[in-house]
Amino acid sequence: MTEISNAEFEVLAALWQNHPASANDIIAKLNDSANDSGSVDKNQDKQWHEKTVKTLLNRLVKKQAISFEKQQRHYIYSPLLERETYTQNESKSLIERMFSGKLAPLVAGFAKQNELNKDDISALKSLISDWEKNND
Amino acid sequence: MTEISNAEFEVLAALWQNHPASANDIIAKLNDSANDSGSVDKNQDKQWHEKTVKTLLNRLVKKQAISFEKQQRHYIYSPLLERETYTQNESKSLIERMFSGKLAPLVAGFAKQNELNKDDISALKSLISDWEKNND
DNA sequence: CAGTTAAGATTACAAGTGTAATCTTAACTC
DNA sequence: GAGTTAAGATTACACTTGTAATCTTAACTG
Repeated sequence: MTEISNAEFEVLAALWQNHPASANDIIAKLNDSANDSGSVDKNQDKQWHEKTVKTLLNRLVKKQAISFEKQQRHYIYSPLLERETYTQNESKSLIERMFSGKLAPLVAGFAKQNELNKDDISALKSLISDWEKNND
Repeated sequence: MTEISNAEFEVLAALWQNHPASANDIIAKLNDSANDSGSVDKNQDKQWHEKTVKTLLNRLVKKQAISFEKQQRHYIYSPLLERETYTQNESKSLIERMFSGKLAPLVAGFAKQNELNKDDISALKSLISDWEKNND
């Protein structure tokens, strides 16, 4: 319901990648530089401080984005907010705000900046043909 | 360079719609409810307070997103940051963060939520064929 | 010209954020 | 069992943000 901040999102994303997870699991995942796709470190592997992550976990719990279960002395966290729900909402919101709710202009922007490659085009075509299969 | 906040973005968007413009023009534009597309007021025509808008204009100037020229007693503002540049960066950033930089999953999300209609599909097809015309 | 406006500048202030350090306390260690 | 850890809770603190109110001062008004 409440907004998820950028830093909180990073933590949540780590949890989405592997859950349930302990705080330490999450910290490890966040600090694991062998994580990024290209590894050409565009976020030159920032180090997350344990205290910082704990704080963010706390805030995420308060925001009801994640839950935890007591396991001995420590907690095991799980996402409450699903990734797909979240990304979908964020996408819609951005497209609403930036492009009057229209998807095409966003895609057009990518095309214009030469951000589309053959694979993207294939993927889009495939999505379109699926759509047409279901809506005729 | 610095981040543009949500409220600042609204003001900047108003300026993009018509510029150069005085603070009053911008305030008027923001408070003009005959503005929204559907008019079914999803942001039930929020009223912007003059002081609030002025503050935001100030912040946008400091962030070098807009500039102004003194005209008699008041200022005439113009965007420095172009809309396309901004929306493009925001789009890229969101897709980077939410979808590992891939555009298709975002589109797939829309498809899945039945957010795509015939027009969207046509627009996408058209973009694809343009792309193919330029990249073969 | 003197008083009133009104534009922008400055100040305000609570809530949210990024980033931790300190505090409590239950759980392991010897 | 007593001391030490270490997990989470609480506190901190500067910066940003949303939302204005107050302050200054140049410009219109009579």
